[in-house]
Amino acid sequence: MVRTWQYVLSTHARAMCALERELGDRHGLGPSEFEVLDRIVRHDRQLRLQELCDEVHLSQSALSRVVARLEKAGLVSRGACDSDRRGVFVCITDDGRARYHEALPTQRAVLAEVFDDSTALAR
Amino acid sequence: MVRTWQYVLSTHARAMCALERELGDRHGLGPSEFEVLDRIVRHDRQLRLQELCDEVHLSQSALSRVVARLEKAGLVSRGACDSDRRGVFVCITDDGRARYHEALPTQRAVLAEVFDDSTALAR
DNA sequence: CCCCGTTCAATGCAACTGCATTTAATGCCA
DNA sequence: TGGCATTAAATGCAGTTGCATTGAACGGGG
Repeated sequence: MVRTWQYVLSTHARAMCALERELGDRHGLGPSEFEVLDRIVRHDRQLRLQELCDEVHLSQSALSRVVARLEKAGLVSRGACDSDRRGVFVCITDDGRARYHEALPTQRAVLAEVFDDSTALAR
Repeated sequence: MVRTWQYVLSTHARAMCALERELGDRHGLGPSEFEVLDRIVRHDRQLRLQELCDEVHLSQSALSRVVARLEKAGLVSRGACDSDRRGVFVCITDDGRARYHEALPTQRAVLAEVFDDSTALAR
């Protein structure tokens, strides 16, 4: 169990660090921004902020700010929700979708490298 | 691979969150503080800050500050290194050792619960 | 119909992190 | 010995996070 925790910790650290660097330098996205875009793309419909909150590894406040950044960057748009005016819908824009598909191969490459290294270490 | 990454991400998030809460509330330690104490106890000798840096999932600057906090709390002491006066040795104090052994069962309990839940989810 | 407890999202705030830089000490080579 | 590239640790700084709070909207019970 402690062993597994060590694995989670080191994998997380290495992957996060590399993702931050690669996604940031090449696409201007942080890991959180990417994860949020990913969730939205995969749902392929308008999402309530609150639904996103359940799927993303962020607090409600952090998510609120990530979405704010994404909106400022023009990658998503926020819209009021008619049925419940407390709610906020998030839609991905064309730019957002493009940026996401641009970044996806980078993320995959980083993960491939990290998990490759981790199996190499176990050998 | 993406599947594994999801697992790492969610396990890390849940465990970190719970550790922060439990270790913080019950022992006044953050996860980083605990991890550093853990590394020191397990070596059972004076450690150079730099050696710690290789073992802990923190940047050099973050480690420097964690150790500073631990020292302020009286849990470790920093000492100059005779052979290389740039270096700094870190020793755990009796209080530090006591606090660590106090916190260890809490950490184990948290991990047990988290990994229990994660296998439950996989079922 | 009006309250009051609840829920959604945003924001103030303090803490922690990493990057880049600084300061100090080494050690190698001319 | 003097200079210079390198390494250790500390620190300035900006960015992100979570907690707690706020403000707005809902909705059920009296």
